[in-house]
Amino acid sequence: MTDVVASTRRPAPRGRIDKRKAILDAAFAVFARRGYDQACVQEIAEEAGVAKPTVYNHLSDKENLFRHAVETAAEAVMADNLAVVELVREPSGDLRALLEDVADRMLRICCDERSRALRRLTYAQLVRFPDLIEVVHRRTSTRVAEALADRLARLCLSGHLRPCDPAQAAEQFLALLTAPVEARSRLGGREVPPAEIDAVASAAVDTFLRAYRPEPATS
Amino acid sequence: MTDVVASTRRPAPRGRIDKRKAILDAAFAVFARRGYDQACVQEIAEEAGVAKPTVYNHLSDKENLFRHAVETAAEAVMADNLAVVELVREPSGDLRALLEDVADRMLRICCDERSRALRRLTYAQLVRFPDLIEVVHRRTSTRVAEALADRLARLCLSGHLRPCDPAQAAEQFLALLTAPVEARSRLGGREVPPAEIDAVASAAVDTFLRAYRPEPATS
DNA sequence: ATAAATCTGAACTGACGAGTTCAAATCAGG
DNA sequence: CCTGATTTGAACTCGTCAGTTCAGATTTAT
Repeated sequence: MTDVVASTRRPAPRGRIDKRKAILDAAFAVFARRGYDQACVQEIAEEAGVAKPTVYNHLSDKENLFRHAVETAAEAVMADNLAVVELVREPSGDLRALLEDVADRMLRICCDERSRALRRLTYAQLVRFPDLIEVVHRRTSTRVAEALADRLARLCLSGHLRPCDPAQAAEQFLALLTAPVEARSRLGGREVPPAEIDAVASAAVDTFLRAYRPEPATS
Repeated sequence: MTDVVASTRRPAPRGRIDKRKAILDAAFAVFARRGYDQACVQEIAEEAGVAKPTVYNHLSDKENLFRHAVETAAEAVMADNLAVVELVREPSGDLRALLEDVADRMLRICCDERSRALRRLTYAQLVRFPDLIEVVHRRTSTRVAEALADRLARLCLSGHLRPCDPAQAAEQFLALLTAPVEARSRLGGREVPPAEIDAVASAAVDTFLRAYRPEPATS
C-alpha cells in the first residue's frame, strides 16, 4: 500500500533492443559506486531499466556480470591511452612541448572516474578474481607501456633521446606521471585539480628529459 | 552428530591476557586474506583462539575491528619506512651506493605481504571508509615523503644534488621506485623476485641521479 | 494475425553472516 | 577459598541478497 519505491526507473525501450549493453553499462556504474560486494543485482537491473530476471537471462550470474563489465571498461581505457601514445612522433618542433602534451592527456585519462573506478574494483577483487587482474593489467598497463616504448625507441634512434632501454624509459616515464597523481588523489578518492595535474605532468617531463636527453658530446 | 568443525583452534592462554592484541592481529590476517566483506568475525575469533562474543566484547563491531587493525598496520609500515629514510645522510663514500641501499630497503618493505595487504584493503574500502584512507595515506605515504624531502634538502645544500624543490625530488624518487614495482607485482598480486627488485632500485637511482646531479659548472 | 521468443513483476528459496543471549566454566585478586 | 569479572560455546534473531519460478504482457518475425 505504501509503495513509493523505485521512483528512479527509466522506462528504457521495452522489447528486445540492446538491453545487454544497457545492463553492462549499468553494472559498471553500480559496481563503481558500491564495490563488488555491496552492489546488488536488483539495483543494477533498475539502473538499466530492466527486470531482474532479464539480467540473469543475459549474463548468467553476478560474477559474470562483473567480469564482462570490468573487461569492457578496461578495453575502453586502453583504447584511449593507445590513442594518446600515437601522438608521440618525431617532433616537428619542441620535444618537451610534445611530451608535455602527451603527459597531460594521459593524466587526464588516468584521473577520470572510469579509470579510477576500474583500478579500485580490480584492486579490491585481487584475491577473489586473480585472473581478472591479469587481463585488466595487460590492457591498461602493459600494452600502453609497450606502445610507448616503441615510440621512445624511435626517438632514441633519431637522436632526440640518448641511447637507452626503451622499455625502461617508458616504465619510468609512466611512473613519474602516475605515481604522484595516485598519491595526490588519495589513491583515487579525491578529485585532483587540473592545476596539479599540469604541475605533475610538467615536472615529470622535466625530470624525464634531464635523465634521457642526449649526452653532450663527451671528450 | 557429524561435528568435525573448527579443528584449527589454538588453545591460546585462557583467562584475561592480551586477548585484545591477539584479536587485532588475527583480524588483520583474516582481512588480508579474505577482504573486508568476505572476512567473517567467526573466522577472526578462531584465528585469535577466542570465542566470538569475546571479540565483540573487546571491539564493538566489525567496522571497528577493521579500523583498528588497519591503523595499527599502517603505523608499523610507517615506522619501518621512516627508519630507512634515516639512513640518508651526507654520504661518507658514494652517493649512488647510499641511495641504492635505501631504495632497496624501501622496496623490500613495500613488497612485503603486510604492506601489500594494507594497500589492498584501504584501496578496496575507499568508498565505504573514506576517512580511513586519509589516515593510512598520511602514515604510509605523506609522512615518508616529507621525511625524505628533509634529507634530500640537506643533500642539495651540501652540493651533492643540484638545487631543486626537495618535495618534488622526494615525490619523484618514490615514484620511480614504487610505480614500477606495483606494475610488476600486478598491483600486489604476484610476488616480485628479488632480482627484479634490485633492477628497479638501481634503474630508479640511476635516473634520479641523472636528473638531480649537480649541473656541470656552466660557462 | 499469429506463433515464438523475450520481458516483466512479484513472490519465493536458501544460504550466509552480523550481532545477541545465556547459563556454565574459568580466571584473578584479596 | 570466595567473589566478581571475563570467557566460552551454542543456539538464536534478523536482515540481506543471489538466483529461481511462473503466469501474464510485449515484442518481433513471418
